[in-house]
Amino acid sequence: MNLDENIIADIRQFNRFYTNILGLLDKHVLNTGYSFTEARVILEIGFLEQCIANHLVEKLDIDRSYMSRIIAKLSNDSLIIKENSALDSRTSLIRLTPKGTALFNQLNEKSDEQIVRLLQGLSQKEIKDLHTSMLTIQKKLEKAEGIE
Amino acid sequence: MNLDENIIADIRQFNRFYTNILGLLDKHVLNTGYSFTEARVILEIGFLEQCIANHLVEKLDIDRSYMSRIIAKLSNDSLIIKENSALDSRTSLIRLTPKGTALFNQLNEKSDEQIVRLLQGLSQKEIKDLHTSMLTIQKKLEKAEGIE
DNA sequence: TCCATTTAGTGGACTATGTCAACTTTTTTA
DNA sequence: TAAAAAAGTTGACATAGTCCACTAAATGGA
Repeated sequence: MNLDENIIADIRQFNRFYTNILGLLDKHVLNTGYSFTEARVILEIGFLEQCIANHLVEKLDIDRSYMSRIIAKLSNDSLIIKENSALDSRTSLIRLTPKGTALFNQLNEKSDEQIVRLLQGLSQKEIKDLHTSMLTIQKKLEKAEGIE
Repeated sequence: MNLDENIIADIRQFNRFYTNILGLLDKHVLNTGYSFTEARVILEIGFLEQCIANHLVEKLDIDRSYMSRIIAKLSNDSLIIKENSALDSRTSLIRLTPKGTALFNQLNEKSDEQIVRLLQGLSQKEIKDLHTSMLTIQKKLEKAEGIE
């Protein structure tokens, strides 16, 4: 494949850089009383509207038992409800309660504000370039996924 | 600033996507006996060749006390050595031992292999686009940093 | 059909990771 | 030069995540 050494170095540099960016963003999801991982779970349930635990396990790459506990906690806090599945009685259908939806919205707002803050100081043109670049990366790497 | 809602949504989508990519990559830094965070520290020391703990704290955004323990562990494992600083006797100059350098090289190789694996299946043109996009993102967001 | 396998989920017991506050020593600054 | 700030350490914790064994239901052949 003859991959240029410098390209690999740049990609790794980008990964370190973006790890920091995401780390900074994560820090500020806080003050909701829920951790970053819990927030990811709530967001994913919210986006899907309905799902089963195993989907969350696979999509978010979180250990089964850990997910079980997260769901138990969220359920206990009345953010989600579990309903028996008619199709597969090993599973429960999970969705947000109104309280959960409120938190979902709050998390979304906070996340949006963070992005706005992250972009402040950039021109429309720069934002457009950034956006295009992100779409490009996602498109290429979705094809790849060749990590395993 | 009139930021398009869709752009924000796409950026957030990208962030979720890239969180997963980085998570997958991180998992595989393992089998060295050191955690992701420890690996970050070793890599940073290796790149700098010499530094003080406080630099690592700020650069990697890790708590002081936690860093103190990480450094103690790495020192205990003879991966790094601490040398008294003549300029500021509160601090120590940290650098890799030969053993630490060996691990540094190993981590670098593993990381490079991961990137190669990540990119497998992409054409030269696609890799070039990916690379350009990453440089663009980094350049724009380095300017920004507007999170606090 | 039935039984071996796989899949979804749970819970105990644990380790690893990260945080907070208090403290020492040294440096900086007003 | 006294007060404040900075670098680092330590104890005591809290949070996050992992591993394993287990149950119950679903699935896939012979």
